[in-house]
Amino acid sequence: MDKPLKKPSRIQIRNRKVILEAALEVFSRYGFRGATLDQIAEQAAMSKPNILYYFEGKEAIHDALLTRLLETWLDPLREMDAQGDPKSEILGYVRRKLDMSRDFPRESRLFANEILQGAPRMMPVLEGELKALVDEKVAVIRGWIAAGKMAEMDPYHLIFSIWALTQHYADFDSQIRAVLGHDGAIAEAEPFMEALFTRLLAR
Amino acid sequence: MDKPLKKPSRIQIRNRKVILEAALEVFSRYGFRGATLDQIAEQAAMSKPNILYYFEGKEAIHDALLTRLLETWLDPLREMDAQGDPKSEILGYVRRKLDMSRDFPRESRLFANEILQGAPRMMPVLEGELKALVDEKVAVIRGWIAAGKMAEMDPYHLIFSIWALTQHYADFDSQIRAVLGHDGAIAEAEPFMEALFTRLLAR
DNA sequence: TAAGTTTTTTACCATTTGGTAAAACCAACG
DNA sequence: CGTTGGTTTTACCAAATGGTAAAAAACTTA
Repeated sequence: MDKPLKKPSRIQIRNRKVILEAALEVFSRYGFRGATLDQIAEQAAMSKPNILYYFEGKEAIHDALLTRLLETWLDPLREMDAQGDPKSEILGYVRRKLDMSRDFPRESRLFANEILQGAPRMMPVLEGELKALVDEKVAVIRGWIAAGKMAEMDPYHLIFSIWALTQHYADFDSQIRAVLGHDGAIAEAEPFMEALFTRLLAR
Repeated sequence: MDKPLKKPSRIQIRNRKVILEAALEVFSRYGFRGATLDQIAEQAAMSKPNILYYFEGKEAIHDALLTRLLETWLDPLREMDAQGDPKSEILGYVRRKLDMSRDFPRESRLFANEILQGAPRMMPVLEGELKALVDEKVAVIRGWIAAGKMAEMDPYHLIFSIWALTQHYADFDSQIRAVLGHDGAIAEAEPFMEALFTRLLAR
């Protein structure tokens, strides 16, 4: 049923990458429904039928992007180590998420668009993989709190607050730039976040 | 040039409201480009030409929603009083924003969609009205800091952090529900936010 | 109730959109 | 050199989409 059962050629590898890069640009701005194959084709400097030679259809491109995103999206949280010191582990998580907002803002917006629309394609992953990972780390944080190593608080909302604060700088970038009148908000945000979480975690 | 120069009839008032309500539902989910007039028509239980009898076109409906949104969107920040106590003023602002996320999640998502897409229609307002209001309140906060009434910090990022934390609960609702496995996250979030900002502001 | 006005429906239309068929092209390799 | 397999283009298509014209229906008011 699938098109390429053999190993992909050099041209295939290159063109798939070009298409995914173009599609990321378009999907991250307009969401799945708002994006068009013609836009992606233009961005990729390729004809529309040629794009459909490499991917089964619009949905397949979007799925490929989401799948690729998931491979790295959860890494920063996975790295949080139960054996480590709460403050440095959580600040490390914040820094890694902030780095991702700086280095991969389009991926962040792609994710935001999917969630805004009710996560029609990612809901199973959210309820499965993501929930499992969060539950695991919540247990870790509960352990730290029970051991008196950090202040008492709801670990779920601690994690939500980290997501909110860090992703905001990628997703609402245009608003932030409009208000500040300049770029580089994330660099300014880092010391602010460090102070915020330092004060929050202290017992 | 405009259609109704006279005062609108009762039917006009009712149907415009029905259309805007339906359009809010659709635009807040799919964004401007991803939403269709047919979806709005179905949601409004009205024929498409009938909708176009009340509004000039798709864009006019969207504009009407954004305009209506702006009337109340900035109110919570406007209410922040320079004469008041920093802690209660800022906590009050957080609570009002959180209330808006609970009571008007669709409006929050409509706004989020617009910003995600680079604010093509709202950029002038962001650079004008919003920036002016934020600059004013930043000056107020700087005054509080200078008077030793709260901890030192970057007031811009304090405001950004309030936007991020409060709006996250409306915009990323489906993710939060997937992870928690239940509703009512905002009710849980309120004490968390209070603790967070109490600790952040204390000198 | 009849005339005038507003509202709604029916029947369209041009463009856009996701997608396909098949011809043309091209890069090896025997 | 010519054949073979992968790649790209050209020419389409059906459905969806934003929008319009005009008739029909419903409501108002003299």
